[in-house]
Amino acid sequence: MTVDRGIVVGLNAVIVALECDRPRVLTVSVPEGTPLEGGTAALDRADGPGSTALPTGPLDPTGDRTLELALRRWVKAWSGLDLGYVEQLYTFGDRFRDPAERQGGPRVISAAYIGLTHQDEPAGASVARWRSIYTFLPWEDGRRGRPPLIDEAIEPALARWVERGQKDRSLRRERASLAFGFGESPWDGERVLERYEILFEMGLVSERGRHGGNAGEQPGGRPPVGPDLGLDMAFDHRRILATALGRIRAKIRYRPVIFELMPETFTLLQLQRAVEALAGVRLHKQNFRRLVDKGGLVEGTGRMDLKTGGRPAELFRFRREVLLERPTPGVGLPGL
Amino acid sequence: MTVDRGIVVGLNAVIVALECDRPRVLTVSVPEGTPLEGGTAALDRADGPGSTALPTGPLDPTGDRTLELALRRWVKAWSGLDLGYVEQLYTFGDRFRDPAERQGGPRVISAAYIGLTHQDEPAGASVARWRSIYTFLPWEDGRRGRPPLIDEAIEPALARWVERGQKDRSLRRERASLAFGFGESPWDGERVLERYEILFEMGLVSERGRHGGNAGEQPGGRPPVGPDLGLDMAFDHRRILATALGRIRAKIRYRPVIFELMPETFTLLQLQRAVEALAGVRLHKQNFRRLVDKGGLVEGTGRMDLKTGGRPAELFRFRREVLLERPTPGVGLPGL
DNA sequence: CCGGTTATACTCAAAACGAGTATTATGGAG
DNA sequence: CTCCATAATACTCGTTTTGAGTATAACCGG
Repeated sequence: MTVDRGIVVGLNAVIVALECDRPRVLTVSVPEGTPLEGGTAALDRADGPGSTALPTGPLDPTGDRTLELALRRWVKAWSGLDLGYVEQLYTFGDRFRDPAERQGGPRVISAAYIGLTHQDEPAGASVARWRSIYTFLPWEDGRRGRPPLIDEAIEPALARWVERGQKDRSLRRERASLAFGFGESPWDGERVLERYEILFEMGLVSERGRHGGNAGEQPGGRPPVGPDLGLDMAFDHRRILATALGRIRAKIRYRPVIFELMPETFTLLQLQRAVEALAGVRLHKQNFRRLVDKGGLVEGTGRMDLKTGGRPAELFRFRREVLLERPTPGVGLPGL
Repeated sequence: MTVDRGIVVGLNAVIVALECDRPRVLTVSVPEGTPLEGGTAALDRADGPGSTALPTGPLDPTGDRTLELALRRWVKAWSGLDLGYVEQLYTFGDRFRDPAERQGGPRVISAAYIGLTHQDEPAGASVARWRSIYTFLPWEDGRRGRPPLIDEAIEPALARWVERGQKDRSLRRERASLAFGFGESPWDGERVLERYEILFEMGLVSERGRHGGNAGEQPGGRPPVGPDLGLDMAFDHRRILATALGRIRAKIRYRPVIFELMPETFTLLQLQRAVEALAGVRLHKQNFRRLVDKGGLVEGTGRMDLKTGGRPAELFRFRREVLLERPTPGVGLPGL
């Protein structure tokens, strides 16, 4: 038991890409017992049974001019990936997010960033792997209708969780309706974090070394019992991923970030599938087309894609000028 | 010259309140030479000539369960203010944001938070003071039309700045149009940070110990010469304030945060003035009323306010239920 | 040349929005 | 007591935007 009770700062990257209509996130394997602040560079030797984590790297306090540049630097050095669009996501600093803190380890503060790329090359380092985002958050993929998981597995557990809340039953009921779209409340794709947090409080998803629920509701540290709610991640990285997905879903509606994930030219259906992949819902095809076209977000190239399986589709490209014309050029989600 | 080249973590608070139609931010006076990481608690003795700063406090790595609770704790302890709504804003970690770093001081990372309150009580500590947000960002207040400052003072300087850009003139021109709404581009109230950053690069606003512009364009560390662009703040706190204002302007459009700043009941004109104060633009009265009323954001109380100066106005209150009904219940800005 | 598949064009009613005019209720000045 | 400045509130109206379609076109494999 060390007595270094200082504060340590790390950087986390949620690197997102699309492979056709599959939204991917770059993950690494970490061996059992890796401390949270250990940079990814130290993970190259990892191969044994461990868990999945987000890439993590250090800040060089005298070398890195900004946090973002530090992130770009070690992502590039470690995976060869040149990130295009990068934005700060959130800074995570809860106590015990690194379980080693319980044994006297330092408080670990992680500034997490989102990076979007369309280079889907497998990263050089062997520990890196692209995985579907919905591997970790399966209830978020509503492209084939409301996931049965919600009404079959989550809803009954939610009902019990609401009952367990002594004084704040109505508060819990309200939170649950709002987050999962029960009753009057509509489903809001952007409330990813709210859903995750409720599942965490219910004990249906766990974070390494911590446990959800009120004290006593669920013994800490053990894997959750109950329905299959996707793959776990090390530390609070699944929470970070949930935060990132919520942010991305919100952002595609008012900034043209979706094009960071697209190739130079694309058909309108490819673009629609990309938006759907991240938003987690199906969209109305004709109205989607109208929105991006009349909204000035894309322009035709005259060239055609002949491999559509049906009538050839025109290839479009992103119209950069739209940034100068409209205040909030997002893609809009014409629901189905 | 010390050799402690570690990393230090601090917390910053942008605490916003409204006094009628004046948007205020809580500031403290710091004496010359205060290090960035020194918590506000240490500032009680400040009274000499110094500069204005945002409240800053420490994270107790073994005592504070979360960053947000740490912030609430020291804001309460130091100013007596009980913050209602709090959200994380951004984490600032650029090198040399604390000038002491040049003399071997540690790299200072600050997690900044926004706090909204309607308690406009003067804070207990004598160093605290409410100041108008537009004292620091005067070009952001467009309530009486486009600020003359922009076309009279900023635009000519921008033109020179664009010319100075050797290779990236068109890039600079584009950034300037986009940020300040020249030519085809509309004014976008939310681009507060983009405007600030251009002014910083131009050398029209400065940050203690740093200088804007490309190397050689402007000697570092000196106060900027040129038109009056508002009051400076210590460190990069004016940048933090700009970030906060941009975030708030964006947020009022899709979350009902404006009500965090309002009293329990209010007239629709008071609500409109509050939104205008933060958004920095005048709104169309009848359409604003239609939006908040038909949007289900408010409900009448039956009681009247007789001190309007004209016909008495009904007092309204926030309809909390709207959160359950609509996905993004913001106020909307029916421009004038 | 037929049916499956996808692209693209076009329609139509409902809702939302921008920009007003009209009317009502106060308090204060003359 | 009337007039008027000041607001509040009600209502209108043409334009866009949106939701939800139908209709038609072009390719492929058999």
